[in-house]
Amino acid sequence: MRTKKNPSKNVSIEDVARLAGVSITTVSRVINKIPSVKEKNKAKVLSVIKELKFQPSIFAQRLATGKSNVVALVIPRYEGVFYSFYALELIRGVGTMCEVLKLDLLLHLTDARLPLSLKGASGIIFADIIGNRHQLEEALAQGIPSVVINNYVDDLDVSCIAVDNAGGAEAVVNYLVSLGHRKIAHLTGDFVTQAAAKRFEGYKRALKKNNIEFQERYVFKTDYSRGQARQAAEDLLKMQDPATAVFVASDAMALEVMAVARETGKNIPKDLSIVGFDDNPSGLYGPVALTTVRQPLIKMAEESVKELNAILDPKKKAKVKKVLLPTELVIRESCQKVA
Amino acid sequence: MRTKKNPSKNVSIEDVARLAGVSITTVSRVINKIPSVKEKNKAKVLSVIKELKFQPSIFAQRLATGKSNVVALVIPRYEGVFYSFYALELIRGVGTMCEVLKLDLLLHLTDARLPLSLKGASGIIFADIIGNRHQLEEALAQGIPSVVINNYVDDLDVSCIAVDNAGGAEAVVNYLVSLGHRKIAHLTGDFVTQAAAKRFEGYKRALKKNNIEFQERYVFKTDYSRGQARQAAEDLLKMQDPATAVFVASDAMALEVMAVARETGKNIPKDLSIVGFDDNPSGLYGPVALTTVRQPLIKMAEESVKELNAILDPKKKAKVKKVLLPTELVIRESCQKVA
DNA sequence: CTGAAAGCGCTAACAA
DNA sequence: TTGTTAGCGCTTTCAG
Repeated sequence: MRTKKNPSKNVSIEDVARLAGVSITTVSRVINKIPSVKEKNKAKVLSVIKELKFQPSIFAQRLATGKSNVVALVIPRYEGVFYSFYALELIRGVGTMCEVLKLDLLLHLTDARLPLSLKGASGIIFADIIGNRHQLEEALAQGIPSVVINNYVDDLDVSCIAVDNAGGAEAVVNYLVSLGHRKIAHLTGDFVTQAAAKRFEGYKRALKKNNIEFQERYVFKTDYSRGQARQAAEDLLKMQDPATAVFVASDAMALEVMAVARETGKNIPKDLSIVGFDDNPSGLYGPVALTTVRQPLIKMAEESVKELNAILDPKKKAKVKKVLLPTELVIRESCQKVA
Repeated sequence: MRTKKNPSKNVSIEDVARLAGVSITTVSRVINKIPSVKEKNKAKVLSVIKELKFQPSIFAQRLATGKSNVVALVIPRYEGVFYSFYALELIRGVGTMCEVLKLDLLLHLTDARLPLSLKGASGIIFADIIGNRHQLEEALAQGIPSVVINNYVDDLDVSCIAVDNAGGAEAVVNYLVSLGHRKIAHLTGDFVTQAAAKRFEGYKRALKKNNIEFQERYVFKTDYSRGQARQAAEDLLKMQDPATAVFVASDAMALEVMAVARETGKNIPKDLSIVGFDDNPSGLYGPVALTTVRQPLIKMAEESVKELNAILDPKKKAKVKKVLLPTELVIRESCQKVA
């Protein structure tokens, strides 16, 4: 078997070399932009490459060099995330930054329970950790450079970049208090997400700082779903000595609460002040624009890629970095001074 | 240089073979689940693999086999698409189906003007064609199996799977006519997208079928953006002899129209009936639930992967297939019989 | 400035 | 049932 030329196959570096009348090595040099090639040869090679529409096999390249610059974005398949617009923003941020840095982006919508199959990725970005911590640990154990988004991982030696959920929640409560509210309810998100837990934490902390007694009955636990938000809203609205304001852990749920309030004949913000979290564009469409907390999602996503890229390069001995990005309270129309 | 063992390097199939006391080939057989291996050896190999945490290099595998089952999802970086929830649904559908079919998913948020760089993808799914037709043609010219989503490509020999936008639009107009409307306006989308063009086409066709004269003044061209929708809505509402109903090319814009109407003191659906397109969940939150057209996005996405997978397999000589998926009119509260 | 030759880690005939 | 031996297409010393 010495048939070097399989007509149905792709053109290889050898074909280029032959037609250009140079060695394979020289072609390789041209491909890799190594300056030592004589201008004339370089031109010749380049023209043959164009003529043959030659594309070097990245698999061969990666095998030969041992490098791969493939980034895997791992998104746990958790309904709550996918129904928020959160995932899209992250994907967008990561995707565009990968395009900029010339990294290949492998998308993994993974079942959190399964072990990770890293198909040749040289680095991994975890979009949140929801029930898939073991995947992160696995990656770390295998020494695969990783970065975690939207989850501040304290107890693992890994870079992470998250949003200050607790701080955002505190800002919400402080704002509500500044409007005179003292009876402030909270619809939590799903505590399998760190974000929900932190928001709850911030809520409690702010109450304490404002010398407001924390009351269990004002807390409604949900899984971020519209259904549970609706249920919670109904319960909230019909309770005696009701809250005058409610901080809802996501805009999507806040909108549902608004809808329920409206159906019940309540006026927002007159009868109830509402604050969401996310700055989901949907919050703008209702009759009353939603006051909410903006998170720098795109920035978080982009930074994660940059960070991973730095770690990936062994030259620049990048160290583990843990970042907490600030949020911003966006005041719109859904809150009012308490009567 | 005959150092077979570089301690800092990854374990290779050779290490496994040595420790298991078999040949490399046998290890390869175990990896590829070729049944002819004796149970005892297989067990031994498996245990060594586990012990060494050996993971075969996919690059070497791909190079050796020439196969790669990597699917690239190409999404033109077009703001209009990314601000709709459309992209997320597609990514979700494609992503989960890839996971099911054990395909690797490479995500490309591409600048439509640039030539495509297919980093070793064995097949491509184009999420719509918006200004990047040349990329599709390039892929086809290179003989890379491709499938197009959300764009019925008539004049190219390529599989595509799209939604019946014209049919959906017709259904909308017919419904409006059945409610007694004769003065039906239309906010178009951006005509760089086929969807917008088809919806406009369906709108015109339905008018004709219902013997309603098409009036240019009832047509408002937009680029799918909220800003232009708002402008169009304002123009629409202040015109003399105004339309009694409006068919808006996207839910996001329909919501904006609703908002403007509300601000202007109009009542929906009393003063104006509105129908959107997309079945965007945001349409549910307003005070008046939006009547709209549901598109089988997830299904479309999933089918595209299946189709590509079929084409990818040369055994099953799959032929080019062009599919048009039906839409469904979802009647909610934003329309009313004309007085 | 250029080329020969030795791999990178794995698969796939072909023999045994 | 197993092992030997060529490659897959490219990079990279090392000589020249």
